[in-house]
Amino acid sequence: MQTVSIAEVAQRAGVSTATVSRALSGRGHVSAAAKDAVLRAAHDLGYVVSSNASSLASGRTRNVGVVLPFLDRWYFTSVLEGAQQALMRAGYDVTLYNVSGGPELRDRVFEEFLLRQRVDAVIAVSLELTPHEVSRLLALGKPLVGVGGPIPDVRTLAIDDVAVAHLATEHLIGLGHTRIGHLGGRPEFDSDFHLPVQRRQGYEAALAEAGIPLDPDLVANADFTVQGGYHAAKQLLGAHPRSRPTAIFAASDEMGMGAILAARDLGLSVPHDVSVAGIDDHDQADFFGLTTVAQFPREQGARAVDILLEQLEPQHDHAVAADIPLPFALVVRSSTARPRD
Amino acid sequence: MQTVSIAEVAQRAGVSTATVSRALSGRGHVSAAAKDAVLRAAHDLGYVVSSNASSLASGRTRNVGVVLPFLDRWYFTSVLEGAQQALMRAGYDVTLYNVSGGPELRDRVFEEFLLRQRVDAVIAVSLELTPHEVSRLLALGKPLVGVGGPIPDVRTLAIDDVAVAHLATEHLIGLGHTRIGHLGGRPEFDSDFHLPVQRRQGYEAALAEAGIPLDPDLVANADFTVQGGYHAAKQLLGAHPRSRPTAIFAASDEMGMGAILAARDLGLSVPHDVSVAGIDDHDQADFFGLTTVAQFPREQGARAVDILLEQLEPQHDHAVAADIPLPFALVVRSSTARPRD
DNA sequence: TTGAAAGCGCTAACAA
DNA sequence: TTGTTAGCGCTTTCAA
Repeated sequence: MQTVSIAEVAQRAGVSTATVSRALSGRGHVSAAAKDAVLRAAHDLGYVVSSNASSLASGRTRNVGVVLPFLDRWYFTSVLEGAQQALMRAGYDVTLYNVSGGPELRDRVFEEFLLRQRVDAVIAVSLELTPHEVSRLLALGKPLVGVGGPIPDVRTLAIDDVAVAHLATEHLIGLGHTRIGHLGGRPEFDSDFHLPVQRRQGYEAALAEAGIPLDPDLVANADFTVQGGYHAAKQLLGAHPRSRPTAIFAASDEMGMGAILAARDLGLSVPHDVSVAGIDDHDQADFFGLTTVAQFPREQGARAVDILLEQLEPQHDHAVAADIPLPFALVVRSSTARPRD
Repeated sequence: MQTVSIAEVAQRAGVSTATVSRALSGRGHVSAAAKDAVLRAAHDLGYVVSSNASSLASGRTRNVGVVLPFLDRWYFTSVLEGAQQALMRAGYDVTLYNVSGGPELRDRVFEEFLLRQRVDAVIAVSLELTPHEVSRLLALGKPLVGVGGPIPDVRTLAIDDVAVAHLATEHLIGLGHTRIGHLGGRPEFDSDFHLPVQRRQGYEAALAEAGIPLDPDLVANADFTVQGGYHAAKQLLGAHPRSRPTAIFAASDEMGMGAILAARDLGLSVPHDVSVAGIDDHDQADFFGLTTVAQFPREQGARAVDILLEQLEPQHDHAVAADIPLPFALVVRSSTARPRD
């Protein structure tokens, strides 16, 4: 296929290449007539700018890198999808750096791929980064925003995990539960990634406020998956009927779904014998009737893009309500109810 | 951050920029000594090639576009992950074009984004393309390979869906089942996308070979999701105990999981009262004990990359067993057993 | 095996 | 508002 160059457009429109560039990019002043002629010529010829030539000359790539640790979990792909759509709408491509392919590939992302001048900015999703990786990222000298995970020295978008967990637990307390179990994240998860700890703190705080003593036997840890939640919940629910929890607060919907399945397999009815609440509002939460605190990962991705675009294209003033805290909302479904007694 | 240019490397290594370029890219002959000096200098300086300058000069971008219709389904993200890792290993970036953001964004992918000279090749995953879109893709004049869906005039990697369905059904027949239900794809799914039809054909062929008459009442259609499979399976399993199927072959694991959940909710035991088999070997299939025919989407993605690299870098002869049919394998778990009688 | 030099296609001063 | 022109940083002839 032959590629149409800017010179051909210029010739057909009867103007210089500079005017074509200006008309097409919107930077600099162009008369209405010239702009019209250029747009028509470009359209007729099927001209599309060469991103490489443009990037090389301008230093702008119109491409954003998204770095993330998994591609097979709902939260991550949802953030990615939200970011991708927002970027596309703004005319940006997104280059994907999935960092799960082992240490050598991970290193190359930070030492090579991100340095090739291919991106204008980077979005890092729930990444547990080493200090060295953070410094590499910062050394890029490009706008950088984190989503979901706390990255030292990097602006990060994340819900208030303590408040979210507090809200879910409060809901269960409000229904009259006093023996409330918790499915949390495993300790090894906590090191860089404070989410499990914070969600547990919210849980504990809500109990404390209600004057309910914390019972360590009612807490089990898993890995945020359905399967992990299933097995951990079986531990909690397998106890004496008198001592087992009447409600479970899971730190993720996937674990919550696992808890619902575990309850069924133990012959317990949800919500009659045990209520279950989660966090996320996962795609399948509705199907499971799972009460949850929704966070909105697609919006989080889009919000991250807003913040970046604000820095990349200050003139467009993208009315970013950047520092409004991220929203979350209790969604009550059929998995929670008053305790039986 | 200051960017190190090829000229600085050349100077430090005491050679010309041309030699640096040759030494680093591996094209053209360079003496061992020169190569050594260049590598050392590049390393010391932390030099990373500017992909834009390189692309502009050479016409190669070292970037592949992956176009896909969903980001929230296991199959697609698995293919993406497999492709991404293989590409990274070869030093390629991947730019993501998710085509689910509505018609305007979809159009822009084909009319603008893909034409910006940013990619060397394109992988299209299970895309139902209009003839016009196909022609746009072909007009790129770049290597192009489809995965999972049949694209007219485009080389496509896909398992033999008829054979896969045949295998799963045969497994159920071999266990002694004769009343075998099928959860298939809805007709509207079929128009461009022959997968549901082919899987149904495999099912019907296996029945026919075994001399089992086809019973239309045992076939229900859904949308390939857990929820859809759940509802469709309830229809099948809600029938008179005498007339309900003793086994269900679902055209996807997600529908198979839905069927397992539906059976439980109806008080039926799996596999005692009803066996369930699926297709995919979804991440959660093991957790559900779901017997399935595995396809290997990560490998499919990697295989697509092999084919592309073979075209992009013929010299590297990537020993691609390109035309070996894609593998699949029956994985027997606890959801299938002999019928009760 | 090496270096000089001419682009790759576009953008952004600068001058008009 | 427009055109001229000098690069952007690299690759790749071509000649040595």
